[in-house]
Amino acid sequence: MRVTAETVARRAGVSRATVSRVLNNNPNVSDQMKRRVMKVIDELNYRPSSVARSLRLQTSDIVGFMIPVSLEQTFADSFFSDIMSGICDAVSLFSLRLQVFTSSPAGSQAIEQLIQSNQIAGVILHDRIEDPIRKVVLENGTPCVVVGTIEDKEDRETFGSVSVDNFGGVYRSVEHLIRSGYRKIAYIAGSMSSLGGGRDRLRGYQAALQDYGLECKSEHVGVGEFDREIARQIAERMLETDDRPEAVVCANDLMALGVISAASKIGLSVPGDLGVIGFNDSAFAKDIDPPLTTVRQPVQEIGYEAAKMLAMMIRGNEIRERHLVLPTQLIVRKSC
Amino acid sequence: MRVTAETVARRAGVSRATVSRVLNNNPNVSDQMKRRVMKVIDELNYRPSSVARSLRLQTSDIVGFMIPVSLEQTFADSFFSDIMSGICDAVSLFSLRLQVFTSSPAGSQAIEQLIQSNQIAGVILHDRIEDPIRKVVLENGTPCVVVGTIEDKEDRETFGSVSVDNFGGVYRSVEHLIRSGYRKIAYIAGSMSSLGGGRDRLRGYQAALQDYGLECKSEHVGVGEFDREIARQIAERMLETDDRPEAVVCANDLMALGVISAASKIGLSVPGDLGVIGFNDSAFAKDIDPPLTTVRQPVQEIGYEAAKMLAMMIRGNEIRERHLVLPTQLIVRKSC
DNA sequence: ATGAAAGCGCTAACAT
DNA sequence: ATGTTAGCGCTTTCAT
Repeated sequence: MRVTAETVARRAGVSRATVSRVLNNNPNVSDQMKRRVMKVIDELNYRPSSVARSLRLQTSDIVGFMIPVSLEQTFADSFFSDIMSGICDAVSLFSLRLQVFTSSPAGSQAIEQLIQSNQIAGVILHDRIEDPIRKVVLENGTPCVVVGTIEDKEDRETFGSVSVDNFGGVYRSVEHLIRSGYRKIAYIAGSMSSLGGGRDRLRGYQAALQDYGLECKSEHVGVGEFDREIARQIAERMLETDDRPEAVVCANDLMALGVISAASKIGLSVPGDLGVIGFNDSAFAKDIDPPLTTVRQPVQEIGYEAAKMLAMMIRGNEIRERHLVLPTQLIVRKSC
Repeated sequence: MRVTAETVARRAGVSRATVSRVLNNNPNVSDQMKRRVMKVIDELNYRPSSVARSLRLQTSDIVGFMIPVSLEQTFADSFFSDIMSGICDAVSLFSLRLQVFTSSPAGSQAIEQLIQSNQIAGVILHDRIEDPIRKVVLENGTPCVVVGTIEDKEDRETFGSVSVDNFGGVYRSVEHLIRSGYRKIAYIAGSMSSLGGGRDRLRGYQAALQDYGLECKSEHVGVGEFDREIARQIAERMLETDDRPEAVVCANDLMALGVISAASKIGLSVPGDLGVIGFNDSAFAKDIDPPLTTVRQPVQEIGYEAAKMLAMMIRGNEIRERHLVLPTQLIVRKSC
């Protein structure tokens, strides 16, 4: 038989109400009583049913998180695992629970229903999660924080967000290159959809060149995908021109891989003839030859902060800063 | 105000019981009535509360999944994201919900309590998850399937498992090398803890050599960690001996990276002077130079099958095969 | 075929 | 300070 508050109450010779009060630290209960009840709770190893609690209180302690179905190139590495373990940590700290859904039709429908019936306390979305869910979340007034940047004005008002300093990351990459003596610096961007920080990274590049009085030539800016092969082709073309760059900054480590490959094909050595910098500090970055200089984002922390902010929103606490931008860090290795 | 069965009932001019019957496809309800109630349900966009349902039925539709806190080297790539998206898919197919916990103290404690109060319908564990939880799961009789291999006899009786054909993967790697003309083939193993398939992979190597009448020299077997640097050192030592191997098979792609690096340092070209094969088909495998021949495991499918099996167990269905071994596939690229 | 009513485990208003 | 009681939304006997 299941141990309920009733079981505890009877054994302790008190009423269920008292057990409940002890559990919820209600001040109106004598120390003596508290001890007595606690003792029985321990003996019976009683754990209150969060289901009953949810039903009674008409609340939920469940945080929903959606992972994109197509874990594309950009997320190829441990990105989502890391985000999630950050979320998990924060979530258990605040006595919430994490429930995961995919953005597949089945997954979206599931979370949609749960939101509509108020069985989700709050949600964490990735900035690429498509509209339908955002709309449901908005309509329902469900607390929500998005991981990444929010473009939409209205969304920014209601949602929280946790992103990283994409601009600064690339800015410091370029700065590092300049200080190391490189002058002709190219940039290969990923998708130009503003999401995933693509736009900000490009702006970081442009700003750094400008601040250091360097010209920003359009031939030295390539726009592709967050993909190695495409980056390789772009790099190959750039490196074969008369005015070839001395260094190239990539929006992504995979793309840096492509650039290195292009360089070696043409017979250029890295970092000797060409400096290369990536972005993400993917797992393999330190293990390739040459070890890749890149920008690290605090992925776990993103998840942690997002969940923490969400917990605050759920509890109705004041949020000091609802759009967090976490610092990125340049990891200098051997590729430039 | 929340729409409940009561709301629907009143609007349709029937009792709550009837609404419930319609929802649960109870045969004792006239078609006419069914239509009438369904219409109202649609109009009101009514969704039954799974909380109330759980309380009444004393069941749960929640599947728990634990991710290791220390996402070690082995899991560096998208392993857990992929497993999880597989689980998610299956889980929503069976109208279950996925809840994620970390193996941190906070996380374990949380899931432990939920299991003990029967609020978890079943759990999916990784084969490295430490004892405490397994014990709780066992004691509580909670359906459980583990991702990976189960060593413990008793555990094998009660738990289900989904693993991959580690043995065959390495066997076919070695076979492929032999057929390509390589004779002196070395193997660098990861951790020898049987978990994570380490042991089976090594045995696949040994069996292949034996089956093709090749000698298995102990100098050609290295045991390290699932780590690039250690593999590099081992490879360097092997390659500097008189009797240096013509090819080396690694327990892991990262380790293959280390071997390639060792080779290039010594001036050996891959695949010219040395063939290299990895394991996992990590995201970067196809993008390095040379593109790595490796063994792919169907990671998403592992998650999918695990969740499917668990769903069967939860529903009390007969399980045909409670220890699934999914096939691995040799992906031939340019490194041998 | 449908309705009335009890009860899952919990909390909070009300009573003492 | 403690007990009594109603009720959260649902399903399921038991009547009819």
